[in-house]
Amino acid sequence: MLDIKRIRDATDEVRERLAAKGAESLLDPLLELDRERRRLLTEVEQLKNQRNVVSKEIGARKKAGEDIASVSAEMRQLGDRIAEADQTVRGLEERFNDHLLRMPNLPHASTPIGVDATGNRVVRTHGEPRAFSFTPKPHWEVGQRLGLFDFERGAKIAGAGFPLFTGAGARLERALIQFMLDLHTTRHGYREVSPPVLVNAASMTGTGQLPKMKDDMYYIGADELYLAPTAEVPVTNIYRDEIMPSPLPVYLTAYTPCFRREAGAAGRETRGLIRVHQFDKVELVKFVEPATSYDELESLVQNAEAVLQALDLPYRVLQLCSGDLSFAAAKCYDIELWAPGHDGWLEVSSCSNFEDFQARRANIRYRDAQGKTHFVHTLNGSGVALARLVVAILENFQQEDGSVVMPPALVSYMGGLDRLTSA
RNA sequence: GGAGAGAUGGCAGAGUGGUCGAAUGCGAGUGAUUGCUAAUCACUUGUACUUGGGUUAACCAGGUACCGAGGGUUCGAAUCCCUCUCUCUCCGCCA
Repeated sequence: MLDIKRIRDATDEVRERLAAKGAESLLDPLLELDRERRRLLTEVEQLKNQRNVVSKEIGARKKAGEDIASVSAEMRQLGDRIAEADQTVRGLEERFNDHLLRMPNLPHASTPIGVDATGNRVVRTHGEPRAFSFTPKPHWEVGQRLGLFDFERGAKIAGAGFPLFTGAGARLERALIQFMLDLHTTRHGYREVSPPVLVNAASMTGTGQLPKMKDDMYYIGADELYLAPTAEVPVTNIYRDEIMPSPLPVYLTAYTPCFRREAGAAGRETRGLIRVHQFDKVELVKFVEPATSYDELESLVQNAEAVLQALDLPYRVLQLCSGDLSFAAAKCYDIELWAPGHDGWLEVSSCSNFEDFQARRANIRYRDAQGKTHFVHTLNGSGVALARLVVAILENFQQEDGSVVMPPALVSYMGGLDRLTSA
């Protein structure tokens, strides 16, 4: 959430940067609500002040044995007026907060202006797409032939988009999770956590999924819980409503399954593992001091890239343009893997600096050297997302005979298996 | 699921229906002293919102709210009543 004071004081700048995200129409209604809310608030506070002063007098006069009946009656009326005005203020405040919670973060100054993904800028590429002596097959053909997954039975159990991994496919899933967690905890300084994957509404609001993205989440009505779409939600909310223990930064990593309804995406990429309702992901989350957050973003991206480098997969890093930036992000890099069977790039990581946008919503603060509290900056990135990573491995390392060679870094995690065959 | 206990500032922990925004201790900050990897003393130290002054700030003065959340009683509630949530203990069930 944005700082209302900043919106009031630097309205023109805020308007311009909201415009880059196509959200400037939200601004004027919010400011109007803010003015009205403050006007009424001042009125009620004056009434309350009067009540407090007189009540104190009554206490003294009663002690002195004076009759207070007439004043009491007057005060009762004042109390009724206050209750009424309070009601109005509460209504205004509710609407004001709702508007504020629906306002996206402002893009960082380095963000290219654009309306959609076509405006994204390629920052760097790593590795060369492999030259094939045969036509590379899509991952579902490679995997199904090797018995790595069973989409039909997954659909029977839960529905389309809920993959069932089998045999070496299930092992590959587990191996990748283990490999990535090991890398981040031993080489990059992250502390591993294993959080709840069902979260409450306060947590979803804290990271910015609610109220705007309600329809994209699985919701369990009986218990008022949401299935986390990413570990970002439970992990960032670890410190909700807290003053963080010093020193910062704090780096956390977590493996969790992720659940997405993908509402509105019906019919797109329905085949295979590219767009599914449940997938596994290793997530990286950072809590840092504001002055360092953009440096921290760069190292966060590098931590995610290290996974792909270790697996010898060709990838590119994009900086998202203003129009493609997610709701809560100020700056975001996407990492995309080349998938020869799919003949396209696949997003496997999204690394964002949210500045204090999430910290304000979730009320996550730290104490500076002078003991003053400030909002932290939060960052997170996939390190990286499974399913699509599996797609890229199967498609990049497939052989003409239908087998798939394992990247050397993964062999020990696969129990020594260096090649998946249809044995 | 049943029974009981509890929820107060960064932490621990008092609390009388009306100078309680809240004792005390710890922690933290500032200053001083002695000196040596620290100690002692003094003072200070919650947050949010809001009005005015100052102002790309720091800050100053006033007001309101906040003692788990929401409601109620009252001229006045941390303190009394109700509902809810969470935590702990015991019992039951269970991977």
